[in-house]
Amino acid sequence: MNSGPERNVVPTVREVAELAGVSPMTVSRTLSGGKYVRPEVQQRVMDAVATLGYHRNENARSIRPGHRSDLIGVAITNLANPYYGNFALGVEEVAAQHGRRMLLGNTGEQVAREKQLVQDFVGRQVEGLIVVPTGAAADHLRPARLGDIPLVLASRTVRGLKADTVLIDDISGAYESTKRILEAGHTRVAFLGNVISVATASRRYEGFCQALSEFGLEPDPELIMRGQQDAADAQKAMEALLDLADPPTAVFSTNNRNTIGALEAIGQRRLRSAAPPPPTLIAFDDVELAHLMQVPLLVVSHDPKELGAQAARMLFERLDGAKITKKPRRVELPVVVGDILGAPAPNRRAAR
Amino acid sequence: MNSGPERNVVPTVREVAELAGVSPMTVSRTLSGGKYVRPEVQQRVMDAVATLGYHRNENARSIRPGHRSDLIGVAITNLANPYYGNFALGVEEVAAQHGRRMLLGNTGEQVAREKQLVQDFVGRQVEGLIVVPTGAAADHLRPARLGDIPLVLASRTVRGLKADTVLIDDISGAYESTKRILEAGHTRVAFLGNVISVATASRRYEGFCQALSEFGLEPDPELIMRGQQDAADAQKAMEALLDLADPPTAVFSTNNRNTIGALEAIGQRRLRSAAPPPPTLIAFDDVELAHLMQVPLLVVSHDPKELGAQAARMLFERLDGAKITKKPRRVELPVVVGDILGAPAPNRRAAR
DNA sequence: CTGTTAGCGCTTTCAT
DNA sequence: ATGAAAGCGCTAACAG
Repeated sequence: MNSGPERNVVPTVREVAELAGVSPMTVSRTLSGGKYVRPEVQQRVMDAVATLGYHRNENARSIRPGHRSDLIGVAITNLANPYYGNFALGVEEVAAQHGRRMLLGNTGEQVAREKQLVQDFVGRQVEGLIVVPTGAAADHLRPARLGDIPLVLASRTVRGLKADTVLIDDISGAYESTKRILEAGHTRVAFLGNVISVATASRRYEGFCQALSEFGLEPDPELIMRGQQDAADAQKAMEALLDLADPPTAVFSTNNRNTIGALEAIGQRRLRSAAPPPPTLIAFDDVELAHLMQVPLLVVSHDPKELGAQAARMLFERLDGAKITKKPRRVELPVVVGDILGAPAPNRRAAR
Repeated sequence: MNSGPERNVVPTVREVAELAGVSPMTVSRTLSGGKYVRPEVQQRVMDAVATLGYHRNENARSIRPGHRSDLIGVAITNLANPYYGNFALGVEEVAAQHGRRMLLGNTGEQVAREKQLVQDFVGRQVEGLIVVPTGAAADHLRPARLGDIPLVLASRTVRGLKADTVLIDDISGAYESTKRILEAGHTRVAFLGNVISVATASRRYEGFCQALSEFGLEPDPELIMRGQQDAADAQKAMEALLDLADPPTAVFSTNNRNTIGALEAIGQRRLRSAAPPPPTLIAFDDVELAHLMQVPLLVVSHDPKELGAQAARMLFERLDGAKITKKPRRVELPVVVGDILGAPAPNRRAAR
């Protein structure tokens, strides 16, 4: 059956050259645009390329001096979260505009995995790195360890690490939204947060507390639930809140996983029996369908895809752009605090 | 400030060797496990590696004969869709288990982009490819064009292309769920589909029609909406259905984008005014929160992450496993047809 | 226009 | 246990 030539081996320029009756150099030139190669010869070469199914070996190419790898390495924490899917898409699109490909790794919030990925990326000669850091450990991200490859941190910071960083405006987003809720008369506002080591968590908590204190309130330990890693955790936390003797009239949800869990808890109860009116939800991050759940809602939104795009842009400014400060830059993307939708007046209590 | 040694250039084995006072070979050996290298010498080498911030160049390594690139190429259609985020995660995890990294590209349903990505991947010496094909064009996926690199198609087929394929059981999922709806007494069942060129669309439509015909029904052109690419399209289509003089009592939604759009349409009307009871939704694919929307729902679910994992497993069977048939294999993952939740009895009409 | 030479960073021989 | 040589696939630089 296999009447063709032996094709066990991947063809190289040599094979192509031989078949086209030229030297490897002519093949190389043809493949790089064909300058200084006679059109008819180019045709012969292209034919040979086609019949052999030749692809030029980018890895071999990339070891030549002055040659770019056209690769960037991206490490995110959880691809299953649509937030990071959108983030990755933002990165990918900007990378594509700059002619780069993306090596993507999922850390699952594990520092060890992050370290492994980053080291591998560097070994593969990526031109730059975009990392959503998992935690406090910073050693493997130090410039020296990275061979001075540009690094952009996204969404979170790492203590003690100086690097280009894109954040979203967590603090004022949390502050403004909480303030708005307090202005509406709420006094018992709960907090659903994720693990504390994650920088966004503390920043959002900070904004939350800041608003509270402005209204002469202190965070009530009973109402502060932290450490939820996924929607299931969040659902349990929310159920605990709903079961309190004096449940909160509003709940601040740090991220989309907590929002899903909270809505799940509220929704389940409503399906099972006539439930009391749900608390107002301050939802950091957009969640599809949340606004239709007939739960009073204040969304603090931003576009994760834009976050990724911005991180990529900062990276390519260093890679392709004119010389810029060596100094690490920091961008905080604005968030949009929406209106409180579908909210009944809270049970007003003396605000003090 | 910069008192250290000149570090403009990325260090190579040579630099490390020099600093450690050994030959490049000894460095190489040390880095590959240290067999036949005296422990103390190994230590000197590792120290040099650390001070120079050396990373071995995987690309240079990979051009040596017999060496694997440890890379796979993955092209998906839409990273912003959580479905494909989960899919990619499934691939990534299995790839990681097999010590491989993932080059990920987003095609945005554009064949040209898919072609570009695949060719680039091949040039980068990926060991295998996983593609969610965008459409009918198959040329760039032919084995010859791929240099015989193993290819696994996921989620969709390509006409005229023989390759390992993982699908989900679209036809019987659509058939079984539609049948269940018809058994419940519905006779006006609408269809929300995506673009026809996408293989899943036709397969699900096929199962849908099969069930209809078994009940002596024909698809009513008025109720068949196809070509919705995103949730916004789907919302418009659903609104048109709700505005019909004789609206459907049930709606089959092909995928999560259509489901979101449909729920959006239903939910918006409900928020604006007292709306008539919504149609029952047959939702292919899971959607977070959908089950809490108080819309009668029949979910046809499967795990996209498992789809990705399965595709990756099929790939690595060819890469790492014992020899297996050259013949393309095809796996159809089962779907789970749930119960009809929260459904009132439909307005019964004579089924004929 | 085309070919020859040399060398990118690494590692598999083959010595020592 | 270590090193020297040679070559992987490719392409600048230098002939012609």
